[in-house]
Amino acid sequence: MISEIQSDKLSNSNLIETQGAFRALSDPTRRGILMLLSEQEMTIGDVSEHFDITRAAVKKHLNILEEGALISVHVSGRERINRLEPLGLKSAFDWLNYFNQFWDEKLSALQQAVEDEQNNQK
Amino acid sequence: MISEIQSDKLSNSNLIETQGAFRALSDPTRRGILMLLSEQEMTIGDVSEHFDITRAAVKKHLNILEEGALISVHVSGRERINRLEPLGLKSAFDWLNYFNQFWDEKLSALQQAVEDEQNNQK
DNA sequence: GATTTATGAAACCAAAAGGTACTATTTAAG
DNA sequence: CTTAAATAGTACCTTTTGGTTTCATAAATC
Repeated sequence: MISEIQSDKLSNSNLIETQGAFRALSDPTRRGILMLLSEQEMTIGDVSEHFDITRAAVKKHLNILEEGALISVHVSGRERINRLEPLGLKSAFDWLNYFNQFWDEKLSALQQAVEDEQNNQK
Repeated sequence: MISEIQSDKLSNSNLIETQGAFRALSDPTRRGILMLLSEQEMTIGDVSEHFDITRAAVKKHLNILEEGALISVHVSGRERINRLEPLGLKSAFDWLNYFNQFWDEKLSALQQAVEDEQNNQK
């Protein structure tokens, strides 16, 4: 059994496993949880206080985030500390980054259009 | 009714509307369609040939991609040309980009760990 | 040791997702 | 003008999703 850290060091297989990440990212509550955890790691109870749903529902979201490797869970006594795993997010980021060439083109075109318009008004 | 291009020029409200984009991105078939369309715009029929599902199913995926503003559809006679809209993807990219500070930290830490390991083996 | 406290887990539910098959409509083409 | 092609749209089905409630466990605390 290879550790998570080790496999991240040794391979770039994270590019393959985008599905878990994108699946987890599709829900607004889960994206909210990620924002929360980016500021501070938290127990399930802590996270739950920020949302208007039951702890059980929050727990399910945390499970999905963990499956997508976007967070890790660390046992401490009877508590579970949920911690952001930014490298999991990176796999989704990298996938999207492929398209950056296309929006760059588009943005330059829009930029040009604005300039042309300004010139016409002079 | 303000045109899409115009509203993109006038405001950055695209940062608000990430849900449609992330929702659309959560399905692997839809991500495949986006990859396809990044190479070339296509009719529904063209897209369908690349997947092992019915045209009706592909159409549903295209609808969701359009709702998320990740593609646009242009009528040409009896055909519908589906075109990638990279700026829609950018909203999701920008959201993820917030976390890049965190994975940068993590990657530097990993980098350091590798170097330390190499030094130990000398 | 008894009692909170923090979670885990299962059963259940309604709504959404991802498919299919079938019908209707519009546009090209012979 | 008839026919074939490209697509839209609807009805229907099964699985997944996001939520709840309830019960069980394990660890602090009095």
